[in-house]
Amino acid sequence: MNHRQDVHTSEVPVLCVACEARLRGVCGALDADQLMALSKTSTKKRLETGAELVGDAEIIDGYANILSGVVKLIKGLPDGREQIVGLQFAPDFLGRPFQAESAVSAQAATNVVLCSFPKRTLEALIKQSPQLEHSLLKQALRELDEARDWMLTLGRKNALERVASYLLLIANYIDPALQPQSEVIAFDLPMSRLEIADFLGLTIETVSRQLTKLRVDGVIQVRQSRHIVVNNPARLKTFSGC
Amino acid sequence: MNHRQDVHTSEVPVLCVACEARLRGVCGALDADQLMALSKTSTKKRLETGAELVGDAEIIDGYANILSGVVKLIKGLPDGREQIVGLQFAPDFLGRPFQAESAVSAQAATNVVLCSFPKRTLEALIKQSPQLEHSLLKQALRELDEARDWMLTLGRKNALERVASYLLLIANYIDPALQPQSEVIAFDLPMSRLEIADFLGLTIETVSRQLTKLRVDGVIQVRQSRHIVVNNPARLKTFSGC
DNA sequence: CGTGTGTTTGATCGCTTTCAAGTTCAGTGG
DNA sequence: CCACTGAACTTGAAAGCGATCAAACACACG
Repeated sequence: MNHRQDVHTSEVPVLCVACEARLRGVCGALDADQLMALSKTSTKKRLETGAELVGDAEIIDGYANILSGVVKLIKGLPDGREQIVGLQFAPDFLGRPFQAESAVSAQAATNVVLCSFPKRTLEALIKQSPQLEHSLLKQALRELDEARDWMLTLGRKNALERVASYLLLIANYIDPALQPQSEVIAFDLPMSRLEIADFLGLTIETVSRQLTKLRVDGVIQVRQSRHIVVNNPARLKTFSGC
Repeated sequence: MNHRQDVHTSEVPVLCVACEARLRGVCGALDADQLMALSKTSTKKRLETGAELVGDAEIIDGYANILSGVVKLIKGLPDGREQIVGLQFAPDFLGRPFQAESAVSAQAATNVVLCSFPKRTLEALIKQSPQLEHSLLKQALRELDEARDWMLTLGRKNALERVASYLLLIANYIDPALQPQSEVIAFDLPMSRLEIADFLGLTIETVSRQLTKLRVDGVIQVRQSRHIVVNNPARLKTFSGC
């Protein structure tokens, strides 16, 4: 639809040319002029594993798109117990619009590259582009679906089913086209055992035991603790309870 | 801001005059003309406790606003285990826009009155009213916050803390202005023990035992199993883990 | 080669589930 | 008015699963 190429709209900012968020993320809702306006105030940021993006109850002063890496959203109890309530991957939008402070804290689970921009820039763009708000709504609804899926896992599945569900989730992130009947799939886990435990509502020991159970059963192979080979995705799925 | 009252926009449909959704729900985003268009295709429906609104994986053919009552969103596992993944109250919007089929099933937890309208009517209105989409985004983000709160409860709290959290949630729905340091608050639970268990990821027996514990500790009174008196909201909160 | 962190494995404990009886209560009919 | 009935709820005893505590192991890094 955007075949018209006049002098003002033909240029896509350099930063954006190869950006996934422009194709599949919220920036896809913007035209070249808006993209240019956004890119003027946006900066590329690199974060090391473990870096904190926003603390709980911290003032939100900006938003970002994930260019690469994995970000975890964490909620904690006063006594220190923690639960990961969401995982975000490229090209997800990061932030909580229309709210002064965050209800979660966000941390880099791997090295992460962000395209971040100030709160006011995005909010100005929202006002002039209903398309952008539509994108945000679509992502919010997708995250809501994912959160509810995970509520079922946390509320009703046992430890083995939770770990199997987690492996399927990550396998699916690595290869979104993954079919249940497909071949072997191998990948590196983007999270430590502690992070997996915090995501599954378990302890590290239990996570470890369930992984060895799956390994002994021949469903997966584990190498150097982070590298996983799923021998039989279909069989892993039967372990996941769904 | 809508003080201008010309012939076309001054009339609010009869159905909508006393409707909470017009004030606090998504219909608040519509002007009188749009409200009139929507009300032409909308119908008031009464549902008995237990009635199913949409089944899992069922085609979504309509949306609705809750006028009164409580609706529960349920997810199930193939073997019959169930988890309630959301509770909705008036004047919440009900439905999953931009998706052919529902990922959850919805059931009336109490007697419910709905204002329901066809999918296409809403989708046409969305196209012409960015305000409406903004309302939907705001509700989706609120539901996402609630879902994440509950993930922490399901993943990290013990049985007593879960039951205490549930009572606080309901107390807060009954009296949204409830302060922790406030007086005694009494209410009827809108759900059976089984439904509470399915919401908390517990069994009915465990829910019952924790309620007894809170009663014996003098934090609450229980009458006829559904009627609860919270003697000391602040103390109940200390039991909730937050 | 030692040190430290992350992971695995083992033994025990405790909470929640499971299984099984009671109890309460609303509704029904004698 | 009261006895019967069935559903929802409570209580009890036992079992099981995941947590906790403790130790061994593996691998990266100095």
